[in-house]
Amino acid sequence: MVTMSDVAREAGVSMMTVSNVLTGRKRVGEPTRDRVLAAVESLGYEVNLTARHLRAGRTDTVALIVPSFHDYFAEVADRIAPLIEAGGRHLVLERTSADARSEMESLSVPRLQMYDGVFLSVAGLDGDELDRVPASAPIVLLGEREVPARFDHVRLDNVGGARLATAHLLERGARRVLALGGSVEPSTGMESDRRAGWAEAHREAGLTPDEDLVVSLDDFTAEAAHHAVGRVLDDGVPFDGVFAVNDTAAFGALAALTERGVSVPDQVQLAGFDNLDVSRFVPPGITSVDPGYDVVAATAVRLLERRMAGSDAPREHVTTPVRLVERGSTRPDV
Amino acid sequence: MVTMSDVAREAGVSMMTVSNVLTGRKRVGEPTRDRVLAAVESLGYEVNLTARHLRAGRTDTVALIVPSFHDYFAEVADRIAPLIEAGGRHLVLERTSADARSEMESLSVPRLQMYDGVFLSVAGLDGDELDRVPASAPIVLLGEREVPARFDHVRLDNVGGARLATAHLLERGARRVLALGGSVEPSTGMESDRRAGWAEAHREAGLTPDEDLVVSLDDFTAEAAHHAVGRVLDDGVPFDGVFAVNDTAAFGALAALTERGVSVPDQVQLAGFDNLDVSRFVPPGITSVDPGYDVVAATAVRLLERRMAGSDAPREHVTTPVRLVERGSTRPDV
DNA sequence: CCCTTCTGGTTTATCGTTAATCCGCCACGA
DNA sequence: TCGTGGCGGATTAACGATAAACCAGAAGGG
Repeated sequence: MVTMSDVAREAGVSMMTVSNVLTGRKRVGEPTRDRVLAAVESLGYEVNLTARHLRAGRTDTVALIVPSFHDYFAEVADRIAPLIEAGGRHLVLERTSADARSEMESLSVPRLQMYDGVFLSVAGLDGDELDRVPASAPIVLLGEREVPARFDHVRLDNVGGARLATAHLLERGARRVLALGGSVEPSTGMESDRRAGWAEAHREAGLTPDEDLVVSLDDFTAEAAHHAVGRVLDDGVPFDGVFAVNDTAAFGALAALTERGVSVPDQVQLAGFDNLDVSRFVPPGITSVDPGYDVVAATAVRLLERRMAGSDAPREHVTTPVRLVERGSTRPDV
Repeated sequence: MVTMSDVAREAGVSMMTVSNVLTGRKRVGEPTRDRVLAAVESLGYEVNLTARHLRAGRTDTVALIVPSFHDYFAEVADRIAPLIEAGGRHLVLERTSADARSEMESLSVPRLQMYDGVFLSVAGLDGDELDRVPASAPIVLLGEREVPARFDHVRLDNVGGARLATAHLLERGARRVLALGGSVEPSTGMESDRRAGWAEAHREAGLTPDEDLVVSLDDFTAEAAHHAVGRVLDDGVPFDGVFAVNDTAAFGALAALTERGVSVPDQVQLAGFDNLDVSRFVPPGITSVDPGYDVVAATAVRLLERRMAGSDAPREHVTTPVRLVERGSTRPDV
């Protein structure tokens, strides 16, 4: 491995001069600079980032730690990456693994210290894990659960979004709307907020939400939703609308309905949450709550960059707005 | 920041002893070990990974560098992550950015050196970029294009998969099958291989592939496919089958067909490639080529671990098998 | 009684950078 | 003529850890 001191010797200058030429942090005379660059070229020198990081105390890298690389998180990551790069830093993704041992690894203080800043999606985390995360480092939490006040935090307007979607279903004539994936007992996750929005919409419409229509899911996959909706249909529970807590679950519901010959939106109307790219193209098009990915990303990056710049401004807890995108899975306005 | 030397002083031992206690690399007497651990606890010491990396020459981290965080790549990442963790290392994802400047960043030698090993998806890379990547570091290339022999390389059986899907369409009665996303002129990407498989299937069935049915796409998104298929329909070009080079494009095709009242699979049969999770749930279920994600991941990890272990075995170029998953978008066997 | 071996620990020498200082030189104004 | 102030560059001293060599003392063998 060729080091900076090799280059310095070759160019007949000190290491600091080489460093200054490469980083541009101090002015270096033209002829000297040329000699250094020539030496770099001829030796094929490449800076050792690890050494730079140790000495400089920066890694110029930001991590986004998510429970899965799919769907919602991929969308967010795609939006955050260019913003971070615009700030001269690099974004990497890490996954909080399913298995508990590696989970602690990702969230361990030493690993977090490897980054200038961290976006941490709290979806899969339990309270203990969150408590162990130091608030000293620049960290912005993303996600729906309640978090300690000592963190910056960006979340969607889950209640509002769920209310929008449900109100839309009601307005278009649905009267018995499943809350697919809503949790029955109050929890701290998005499923509870979105269920609350579902209930609110009913009350605002002068209706009483029927708790029997809340269908909980073990995980928010298409498969689980497919299974759950299939069972509701088999049980003969009547319903004419489905609000799925995310689009992936909506796909599962759509499949279950279609398989049994239930027409969407004629017999059952369907709305989801997340507005994934593909939701627009899945016939008949899934009506969905758009989380405003760009706003989420921009807000999160703003908070993190401020923290990385050393600000000790009070922590912010931001709720970003959402909007409803109407598609073929709900009936057109009359 | 509390360092190892603080701990050493507190415990009344040398730094090396602290290091040995924490890494377990050498035996340390019971009472001494206890004193060290107590000091670690009371000071709240956490190892500095950057310093360890500099000294030890390992980062215990592996990177997966992909052009996008979506779909196929998310699936692969989900499979690779646990395998890498089983080897005691960490997986991080990086994206080769759209914009050229940061693209070079991700692939620069210094950044690659940050990792013990790298999986590099070559989908978005041009030849020059690949040439600049050093073959000295442990690198395994993933993806469809031809790559220099100096790299280990894992690719799918694209030709075989496309042939399977197309043969299936022909066998079920389709006679004019669009190659959606196939490139007309031979390129080095997957689109060219998959188009070749499409043509092979025709010849094997005693048919002549009609080049007019090859519909190229600017990018392999649902949106582009939706647009392209819509135009083919508007032009009145007759067809009764679609082989889409990936499932995302298949969704776009399905949307375009459905919007115009063309029934799938009765009037047009449809098959895709990638077998995404959601493909199973998009009515009527997308027939798709399954890339065997587990095999791809296992193979790639095997190659990389061998390389990280220092082996100088000859480079391998592995093509992994695929299989067809039949669903409702093609007609049932008669 | 001396020599080897083992155990548990310390010392020394870096890993490859960069922040902070320092230094010699020339130019310039009073 | 002498201070004053850049400018270009070299020196010094870490950043926080670990590999390798070294060493004191106890134990065991002939």
